[in-house]
Amino acid sequence: MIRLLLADDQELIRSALAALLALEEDFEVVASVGRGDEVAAAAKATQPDVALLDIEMPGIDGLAVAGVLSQELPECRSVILTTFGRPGYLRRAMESGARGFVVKDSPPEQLADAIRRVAAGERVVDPLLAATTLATGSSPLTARERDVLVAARAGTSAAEIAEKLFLSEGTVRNYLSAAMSKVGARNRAEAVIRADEYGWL
Amino acid sequence: MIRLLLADDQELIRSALAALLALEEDFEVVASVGRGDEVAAAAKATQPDVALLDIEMPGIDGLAVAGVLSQELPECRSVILTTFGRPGYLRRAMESGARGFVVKDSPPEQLADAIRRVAAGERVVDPLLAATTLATGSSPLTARERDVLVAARAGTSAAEIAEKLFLSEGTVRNYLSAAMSKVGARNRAEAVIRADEYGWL
DNA sequence: CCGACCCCATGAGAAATGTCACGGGGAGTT
DNA sequence: AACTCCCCGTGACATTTCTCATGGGGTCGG
Repeated sequence: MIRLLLADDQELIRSALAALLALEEDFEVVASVGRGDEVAAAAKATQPDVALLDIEMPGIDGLAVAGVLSQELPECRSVILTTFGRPGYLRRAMESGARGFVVKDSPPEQLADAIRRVAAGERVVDPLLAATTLATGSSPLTARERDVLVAARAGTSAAEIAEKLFLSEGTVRNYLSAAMSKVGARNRAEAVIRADEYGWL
Repeated sequence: MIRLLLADDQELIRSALAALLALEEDFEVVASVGRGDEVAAAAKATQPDVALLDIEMPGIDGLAVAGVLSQELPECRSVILTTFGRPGYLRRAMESGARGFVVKDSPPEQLADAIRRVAAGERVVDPLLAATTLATGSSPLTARERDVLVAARAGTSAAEIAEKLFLSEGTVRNYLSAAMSKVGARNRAEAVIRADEYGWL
C-alpha cells in the first residue's frame, strides 16, 4: 500500500485526483492540503510515502516544498504535478530533491506509474520535457536581472521598478537590457514572457 | 440518471473529474474529449444531459462550444468549468447559452450540485463571481481596440502590430492609447494584463 | 438629416525605453 | 596578484511609446 499526500490549491482538482487515485488498489490518500505551507505539517502527521505537489500554491510553492520535504522527511519522496512543462521548473524540481515530474496533460496511467516507480526509489520524468530542458539549459540570468524582470511583470515602468528595488533608474534599464539580450527579446514585455515560459522567473 | 459529457484538454484532469463524478450514483459520464471541436460530434453521438466544458482547449474554446451546443443541441445544457473566474468569461458564457459556471477551486459538492440543478433546468453561477461581473461591467473595448491588445500580448512593437493588422503605425498607437485609458493602465503591457484579467481578450 | 460612434489616418511634441561606453567596488578563482 | 563576473551607478544618444489635435468616411438610430 502506497500512502499519498495531495497538495493542490484547486479544491475540485484535488478531490478529483483523490478520486482517481483511489481507483488503484495499492494507493491510499492519507492527506490532502490546499496550501504549500501546510504540507510539511501534514506529512509529519500522516507519514506518506509520496507527496504529489502542484507548483502554484499559496504559502510556498511546490518546488520549495519539495526542498523542505527532502530535507526534513527524506522517506517521503516528492512528485511535482503541474500544468506547465517549463524547462526551468523541471530543473529546479530535480535540484530541490523531487523524485518525479508529471505534467497535467499526460494520460492517467502515467501518473499512477510514476507514483509507483518513485515509491520504489526510481526517478521519473517525462522524457520529452527532459530533452527540452537539457536543450534550453539553465537560466543565464543573474539574480538581479531576474528580480528586475519579475518586477517588470505587471507592466511596471522603469522608474517604479527602481523605486521598488532601491536602484537607480539607469541601472534598471541596464539590467533589463542585459536580460533582453540574454533571453533573445527586443522588448521588455517579450523578455518577461520568454523568461516566464522557460521557468526562469 | 444524468448523462455527462466532459471536455478538458488536460487528460489527467479529465480522467480525475470522471472518477470524481462517477462517485455520485446519479451521474454517468458518457463522453470525454480533449478538444473543443470534438464536442459537438460527441454530444450528438451520446446525447448527454449536461456538457462540462473547460474554456481553454485546442480547436475552439469552451465558450464557443457552449454557443454551438445551445443552438444545435438545446436539450444538452452546458456548464463552464474553468480555472479562471474572469468576469468577462462569465458574461460571455451566459450570453452564449451556458447554464452554469463553476470555477475549479470550488468544493466538489458544489460541482455536483451545479450539475444537478442545471440538469433540472436551473441556472447556476458562483454568486461572488456574479457580483464582480456586474461590478466590472461588460467590455468597453471596441473590436479593433481588442484586436490590437491581443496582437500586443506577445510584446509586439507597434510597427509589427500595424503590419499584422494592415494598419498604419499611428492608428495602432491611437487604439492602444484608447484601450489603455479605458482599462485604466498607463502602459501597453499593463493594459494587456488588465484586459486579460477581466476576460476581455 | 443629424448626432453618435466606430474605423482609419496624419503629424507633432513630451516622455519612456533601449543601447552604449564607461567607471568603481566586491567576491571568488586561478 | 591578476582575472572574471556580478553589483551599482552615470551620462548621452537613438528609438519607441504615449498623448493630443484634427480630419474623412462609414453605419445606425432618433
